[in-house]
Amino acid sequence: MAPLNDEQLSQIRDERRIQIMGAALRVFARRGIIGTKMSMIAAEAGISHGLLYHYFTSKEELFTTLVQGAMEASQEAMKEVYRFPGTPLDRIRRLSEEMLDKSGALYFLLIHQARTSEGVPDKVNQLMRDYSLDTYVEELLPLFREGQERGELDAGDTEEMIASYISVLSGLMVVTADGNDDYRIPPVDRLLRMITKR
Amino acid sequence: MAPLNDEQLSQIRDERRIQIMGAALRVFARRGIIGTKMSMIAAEAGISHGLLYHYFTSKEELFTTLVQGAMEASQEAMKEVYRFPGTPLDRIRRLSEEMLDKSGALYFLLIHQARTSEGVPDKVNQLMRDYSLDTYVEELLPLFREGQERGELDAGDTEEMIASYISVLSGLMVVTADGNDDYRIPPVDRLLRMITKR
Amino acid sequence: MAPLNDEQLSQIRDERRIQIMGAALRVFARRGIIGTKMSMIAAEAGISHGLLYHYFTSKEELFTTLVQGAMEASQEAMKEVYRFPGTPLDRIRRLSEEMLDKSGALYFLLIHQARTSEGVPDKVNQLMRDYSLDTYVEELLPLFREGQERGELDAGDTEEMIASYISVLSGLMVVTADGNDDYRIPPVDRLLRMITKR
Amino acid sequence: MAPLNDEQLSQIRDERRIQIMGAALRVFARRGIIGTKMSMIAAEAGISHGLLYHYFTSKEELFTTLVQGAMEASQEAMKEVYRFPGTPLDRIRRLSEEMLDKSGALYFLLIHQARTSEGVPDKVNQLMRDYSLDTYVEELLPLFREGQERGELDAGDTEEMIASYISVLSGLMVVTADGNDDYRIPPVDRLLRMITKR
DNA sequence: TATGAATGAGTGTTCATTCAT
DNA sequence: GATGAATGAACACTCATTCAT
Repeated sequence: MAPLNDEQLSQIRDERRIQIMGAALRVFARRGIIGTKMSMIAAEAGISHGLLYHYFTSKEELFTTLVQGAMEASQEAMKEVYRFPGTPLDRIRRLSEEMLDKSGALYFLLIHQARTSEGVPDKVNQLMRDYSLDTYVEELLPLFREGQERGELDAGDTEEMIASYISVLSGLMVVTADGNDDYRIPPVDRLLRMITKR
Repeated sequence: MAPLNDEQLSQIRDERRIQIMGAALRVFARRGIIGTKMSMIAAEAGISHGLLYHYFTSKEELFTTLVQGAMEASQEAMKEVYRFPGTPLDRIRRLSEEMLDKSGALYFLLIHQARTSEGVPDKVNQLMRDYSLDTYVEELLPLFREGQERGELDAGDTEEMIASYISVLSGLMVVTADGNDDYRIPPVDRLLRMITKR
Repeated sequence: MAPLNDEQLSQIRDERRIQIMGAALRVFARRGIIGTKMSMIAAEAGISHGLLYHYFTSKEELFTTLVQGAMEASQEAMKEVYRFPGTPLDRIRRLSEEMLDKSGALYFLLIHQARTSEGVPDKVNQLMRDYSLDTYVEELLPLFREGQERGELDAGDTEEMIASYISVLSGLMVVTADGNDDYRIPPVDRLLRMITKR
Repeated sequence: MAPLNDEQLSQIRDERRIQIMGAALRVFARRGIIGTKMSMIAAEAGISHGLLYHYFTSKEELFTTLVQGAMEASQEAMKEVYRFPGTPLDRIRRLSEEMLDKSGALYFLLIHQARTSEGVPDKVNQLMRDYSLDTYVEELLPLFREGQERGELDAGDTEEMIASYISVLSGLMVVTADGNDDYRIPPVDRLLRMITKR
């Protein structure tokens, strides 16, 4: 029989890569880079551990690839806010809701793992420096400034306000992201009180 | 030198145990149970790794002992709030400051590790169930109720308010506890706005 | 295109086999049986690694086939000497030159690999016993005897002389066969002094 | 009971190192760096494989250490020749006998493995460059020169003579070093004929 | 025939734990 | 009590071999 053509092979490869990255994300996010065994990822993806190495040269590379993707995605998500409708406060509310919504939680957990684990590849540490909190603060600065000018947001140091708010959101995502219900995500309106004008 | 009597020996034993537990706390809190090698704890404690096994039968037991202690201590800390002076709001402010102050951060990080790591001993999981968020909520309920009655705190579902507030504090402790400055602890007054009457 | 007929197919098969064996020889000779990966042979032959298994059932079989061929060829080469022109000494000189000339070096290296590697198939070990040094000695005995009778070669134990001389040649081939210039092939005349009459 | 004192520990360590290096030499020399499994060395040394790593950080380090030792020892052995009694030819005879005597054969095989294997650590390749054949040629130059002046050795290019002679000896050591009797070590007098005056 | 995705046994290395001293 | 040598289970990764296409 004829061998598969390039297009078919390429499709198989792409699908496998996505399948593996999905599985790896779920495991890495929960267990961190050290706690994650390649065999766990293989089992989660439903393939043999050997096959992982056809697609990623090492555990480190797989982890790094995921982190890079997560950082870019989170950066992108931050920019989304400017496409939301409504006043600055409406937009911040929407951004908060989307962040706390479980959909992106695994990515946040992954980034938290990357930030706090010790045995992390150099490249990941570099990424962490590249995408620090400051990047997000800068991105959101115009939005929050406008909110202050309109009188929706509290006056004062805008950058502190943003950094504080994002830190709170991040912390909540981290502690609530894994399945456990030990913690509780507050209603968004309660969170917004931290920054709205009284 | 005369041989030590039983009491002295017992005291050495206790001191060693404390020394080891302190070292273990510092390492476990930062690196989690899997990321922590017994040799790291030994090095941190300044003893040989063999000696660890005279005081704790295994890494798991050491971890479990620490978690148990941490949970009891955090429970205790919660009760402290009733010994603080001032109005309920004053007390909540003081409680917040103490939690976010680094002193107890290691214990919180350790508990977070215990809560989120997967390879954790069963006994630890049991402890987690015993000391859920609800325990803290109950403990603080009288204080927050009083705050609401006095008009210092916002009205509404008290338990939600407490759970939300503690979750925010916990999240902040977790993301800021290790050395990294990627996140920022907000000023306590900003946090209190979440729960104070406007 | 019309399907190939049996004969053509058979020829393709033979050509492929030869192509693969040539590639395998080059790789095995340099790297030994353990150091050689099937993928290296495939790359050297310019085919996919899967295809190797259409022609040889295993790495061992491929290696064994090559060794067998090499032994037969070397046996054959030894017989060549009787077709060379000139006196016995002339012929021994010519034999020496041809052996030390790189052309057959890969075969010798391969045989050396087979002789010294441990993880070698049983069949190869059998071949080694079948084609021991004695075989060569016997083959060359008439030639060297004639040389002695003519007074070209030193008198004495002919078999020792041959075995010694071949061992020296073999040793030289082995240490100089791979690209490295760490060793030096002596001029043939210097080697011949070991056996010529003074 | 008191722990072992430093001296005892140091002695245990030294003995173990020697024991391991001996075992490793035997296995590496025969099977090369790729063909040698750490478990083989452990078995040969009669210890667990884990213990190897208390003494050598990796297979590469162990191999490199051995090669370095072997090169230094062979260098040293070459210098020995000047302490032998007798004429230059006597000394060369003695040197030849000692080289072909099995005692140092494993070291030579090891060096041959290092020279010809491909998966060899960089440091080993560096050592190979540092201790090339030239080094030995230089070392022996005065001796051979004296032999020529005295009329014991053939006239002509001294360096070629030495390089040729050492190459022949090396080749013989390599092909005869492993247990097999397929090759035969010639009587030293036969070898000497290559370089002596007729 | 030909390809390369897929599998799993095997190897290097780490580290919790044991134990002689 | 205290030390560190010693063991072996566990894990990252490689590669011979199989097989669907």
